[in-house]
Amino acid sequence: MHWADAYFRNVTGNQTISTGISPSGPIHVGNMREILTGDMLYKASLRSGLKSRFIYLCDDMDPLRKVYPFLDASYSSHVGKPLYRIPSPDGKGTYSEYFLAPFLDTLDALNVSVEVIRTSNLYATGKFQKAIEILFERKDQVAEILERISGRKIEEGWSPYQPICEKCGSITTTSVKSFSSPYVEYTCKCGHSGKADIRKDDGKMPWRIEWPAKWYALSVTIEPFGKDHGAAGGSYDTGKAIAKEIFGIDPPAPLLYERIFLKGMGVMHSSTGISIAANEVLKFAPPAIMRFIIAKNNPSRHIDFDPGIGLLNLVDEYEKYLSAYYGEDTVGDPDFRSVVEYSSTGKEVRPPEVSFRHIVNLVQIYPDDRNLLRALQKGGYKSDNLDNDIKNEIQIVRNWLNKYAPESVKFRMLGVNDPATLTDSDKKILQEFISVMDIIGWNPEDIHNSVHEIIKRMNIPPAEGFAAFYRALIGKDRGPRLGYFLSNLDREFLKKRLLSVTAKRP
RNA sequence: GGGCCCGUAGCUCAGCUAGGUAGAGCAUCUGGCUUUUAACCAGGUGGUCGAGGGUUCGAACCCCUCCGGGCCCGCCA
Repeated sequence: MHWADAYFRNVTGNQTISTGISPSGPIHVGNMREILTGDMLYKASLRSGLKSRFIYLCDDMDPLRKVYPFLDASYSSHVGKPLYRIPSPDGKGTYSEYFLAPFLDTLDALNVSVEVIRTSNLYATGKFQKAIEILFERKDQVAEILERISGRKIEEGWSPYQPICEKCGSITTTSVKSFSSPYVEYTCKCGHSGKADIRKDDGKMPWRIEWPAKWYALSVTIEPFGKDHGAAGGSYDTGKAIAKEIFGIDPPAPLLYERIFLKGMGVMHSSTGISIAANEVLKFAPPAIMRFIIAKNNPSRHIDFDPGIGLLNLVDEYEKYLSAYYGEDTVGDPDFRSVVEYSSTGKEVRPPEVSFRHIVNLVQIYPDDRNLLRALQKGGYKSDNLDNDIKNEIQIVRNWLNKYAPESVKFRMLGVNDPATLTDSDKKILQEFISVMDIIGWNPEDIHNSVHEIIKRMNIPPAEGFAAFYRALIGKDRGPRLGYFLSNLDREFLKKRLLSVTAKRP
């Protein structure tokens, strides 16, 4: 049984599945595990007949912690301010919306239907009023829980609510003097003292308290989160106790997931620069792949994301799953049907007409659309023009080749009169081929057979014989499977090219 | 100091959430296809399920202890 379905085996009643990501920087592939795990739980809950709600809380009230490597030095003046009150790096709008927007586009492309809730909005509309009142009332008990479970010491003057200084805008430099609902009186290190209204976005709760407050205010029943929150004494532990002992509610059922690594680099973090933005992936991989990698792997497994040759293999594997779904192939994974369904980006799932790997080769042979279309049609593409889907996929392939593909899969077709470095026996093989190329069938098999025959007749090791063609056509010793490769070339072009490289030069 | 995850074939992993004859892919070997950017088809080899103990008629699976690897928490989020 697929992990998402297994989660609901013994679950009854209506569910609210909550996720949260802070827009403190580019939202990356690692963050996608949070939202896609939530999405798959949501869809699994619907599948098992439950009425569910799926929400994403955008933590735009979080303070900027430091000047991240991707920010310029001027941001030092904004450290400590809530993200939704800091200017965007591009000068238009706010910091949080700047990083949120591409993420929302990504969710759209990935068929994630989630209610997006900005935490700032929960504060601004008074949704936390009750929770904050309770926390102030039972402040000492909350502090005791934090000390007992996290082992940390709570200092004198600690408050379950942190006002934003109305003068300097910082949320990390204020200290609370008194509370009389709905007003919090505070002083700030900048010298200002003022009054915050807990019915407005005048301040926020610290993370460890805000989390259970969200559960309370929104009746959250299920929440996936990274295992960094799950350690003993960690934020889920303290949140759980606050939920029970302070708010008198059951904490949400957890689902701990492992992190996503960038292959060979370690855990993805936007702050360390080890990351690939979520919307970036959509530029060089078919959209379903992002879902596939999450759906296929159990949450308890860490994922190595390899945008290089690994991506090509991953897409191959996905296409194999798709074919299996239609009974045209088999895969070992007993849950392959569910994996395909959870990987769906909303469009009708159908077996691929042309494989990603094939397109990778074709776009390198044909830079122009007209010939590319013809080659695609030979390869199984049905439409008589390049529709948007295939155009999009072609662009994705090109982007992948430009930025992430390893040299071993890249090549560039040489022009008719470009120089080539060939041995005498190379030339001989090519000349032999020229003499038969008009009479053989122009298909991978016949081409391959005739080349093989020539090489055998000349008593040359196969690999060396095949290399003659690659040296002549792409200037490398290896290339795409030859019969297939040549069959996709224009026969007249090929003949001219081979004549050119085999001609005796004066 | 504490927690979580992982440990199953040479490699990557499924199977553990309902205990019931150990699985897949890759690699390897054999045969076929006259070797191609990690090609295809058919078949074979290959495992004290990290170790030990317990529960059970029966344990990869449940419980306990230990070992190895990874990640995390004890700042902030």
